[in-house]
Amino acid sequence: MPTIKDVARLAGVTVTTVSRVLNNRGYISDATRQKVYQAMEELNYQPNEIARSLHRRKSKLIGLIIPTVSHPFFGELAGFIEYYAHLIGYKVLICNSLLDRKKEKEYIEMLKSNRVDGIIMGSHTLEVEEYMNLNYPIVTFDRRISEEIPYISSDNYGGGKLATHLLIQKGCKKIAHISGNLQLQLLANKRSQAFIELSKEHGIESVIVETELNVFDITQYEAMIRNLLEKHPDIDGVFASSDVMAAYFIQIGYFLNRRIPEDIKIVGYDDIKLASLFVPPLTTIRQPIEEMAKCAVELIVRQVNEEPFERENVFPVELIERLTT
Amino acid sequence: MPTIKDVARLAGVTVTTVSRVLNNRGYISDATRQKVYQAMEELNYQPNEIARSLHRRKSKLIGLIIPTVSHPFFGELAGFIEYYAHLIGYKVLICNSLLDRKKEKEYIEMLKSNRVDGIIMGSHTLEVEEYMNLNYPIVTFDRRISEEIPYISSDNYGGGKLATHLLIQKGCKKIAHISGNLQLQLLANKRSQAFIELSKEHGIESVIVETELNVFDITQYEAMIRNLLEKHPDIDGVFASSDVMAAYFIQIGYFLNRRIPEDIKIVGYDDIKLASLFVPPLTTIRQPIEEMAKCAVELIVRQVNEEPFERENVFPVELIERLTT
DNA sequence: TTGTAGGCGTTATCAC
DNA sequence: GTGATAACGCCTACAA
Repeated sequence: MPTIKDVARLAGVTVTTVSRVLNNRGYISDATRQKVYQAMEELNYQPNEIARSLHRRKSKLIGLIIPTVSHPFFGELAGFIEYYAHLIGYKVLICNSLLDRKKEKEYIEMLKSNRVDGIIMGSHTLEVEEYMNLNYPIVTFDRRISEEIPYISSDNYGGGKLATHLLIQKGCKKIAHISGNLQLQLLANKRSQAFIELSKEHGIESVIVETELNVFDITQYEAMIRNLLEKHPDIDGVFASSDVMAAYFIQIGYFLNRRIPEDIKIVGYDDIKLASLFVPPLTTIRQPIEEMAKCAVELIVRQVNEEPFERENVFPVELIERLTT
Repeated sequence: MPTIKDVARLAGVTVTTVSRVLNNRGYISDATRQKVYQAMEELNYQPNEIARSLHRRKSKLIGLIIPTVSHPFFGELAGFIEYYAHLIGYKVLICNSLLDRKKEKEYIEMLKSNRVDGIIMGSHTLEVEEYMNLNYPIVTFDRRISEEIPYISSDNYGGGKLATHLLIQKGCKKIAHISGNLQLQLLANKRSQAFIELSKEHGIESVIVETELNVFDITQYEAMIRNLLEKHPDIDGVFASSDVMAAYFIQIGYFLNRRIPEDIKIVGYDDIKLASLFVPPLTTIRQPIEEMAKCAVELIVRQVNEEPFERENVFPVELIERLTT
């Protein structure tokens, strides 16, 4: 690959001059500018961003740590994050932690070594303290780490309320909530909290099941749900804390000959693109994924540029009523 | 951030020595080694990978260009690619072209400027020639560019045959194929080719519809399918060239009160994770996504290391018969 | 066993 | 207007 020196030599000038035309800085005669352009053209020169990054101590790189891009919700989130990052000249390094503590740590180290300008954390397997002294531009999804670190979340409590309320209003007598693991202090837990409070308030029987800790194996969903239906065959309403979980539920219901929504009503969370394609189309709580992604990128950039930013970024959710309720 | 100099100063040695213990090269007394380690610890030193990349002229970065990670198939592919890349110390830069020619070009330039070690191309909006003189370690999904560039694909023709054959064997009298755009010379077109040949061979009435060129807007799927069913209400079998398309079909069938599989049988392609969760669970042609991803990473690494590699990497497919046929 | 010096490709600060 | 030169942080001959 040709370097700036090659261009300089070919154009009969020094690297300084080439650099100048490259960055449009200072005065340059049209003549030399043309010569330089020509040389660049001829050599098919492309400035080495690595060298640039080293010099300016900015990589224009954002690290994104999530459980996995292959999960529809995170895939969509990652898609939008990359989209908005690209708009302002940032690149995205993806890291799939698979909810493995060791990998998550490794990735954080790796991203820092690579001097990314900021890290967007959508995976949280570590304890809060471990993130605290990260000392890096960072933004968090669904987790409050400290007073300084900004976070993004949907209105989890509100979403939980909307979902639970809908089930109750539709006449469910015994409702269940299926959720990811609740031990980690994630803001998503507020969905469960709302579920509990509301069912108690209305005097409705309720049950909660959760996945194991730090395991990203969606196959366990099936066992969990079958188990639930076996122990509580009289459940007639379910609030799943993700659309993927809801999909599992719908399917198991299909095999168990439970009609949806006649026998069991179900509402999901996220509103991934495929949710509207489920059969029957899924009633769910919509998170504004695109806006949240955009916000994440902005929060990183603001920190990089040392501009002021909001610490709490809670986005409104919306009940999308389709045919599973 | 502390640099190697800070470490050297604190440890009372020179940067050379620090670099040596860092890279385990040459002889070093245990005493100094310990001092250095201590200093690194104390400063929380992390070597600057940007500087390293600049020096060794290898970035350990792989660029991945796909239509979008938010599409389940590409999300899964990206997940596996990152997984295997990570295993051998490579990082992945994602680029969502959205099947936009301009973006795709931009991304290629960007990746070259960032001196990624190789590019995995899963998006193809440009003409073959434009990729030819890329002069870069590259591997392609589902497209044959030139004699030198390795490509990966599933056995598209075989898959098309399996799918079509199943429909015929199940007694379908008029079958349809819905597909992405067929103008680009993608290997995936062989699915259609097999569909055409087989239906002709068996004397079965058939029709093909495709999406528009260079548009990544899955909302057009719906119009396309509705249109198809309006024009050809007597269709009783469908081969969709992706599971997502199949999902659209299933849903539209649901709304139109066409029973699946009784009235219309449908088979998809890819076997994304959610395919088994559709209602009814989708019969589909499974691509070995994980193996293909692994292969892509290997092909890049082999090129980087100037090791020999296969140019043609066609993976076998498998018919996964579930309940839509 | 450890240190000195030059280079990786750019940009920024001075000069001229 | 243009050119030396010294960084950026790291690695590696070559010396010592």
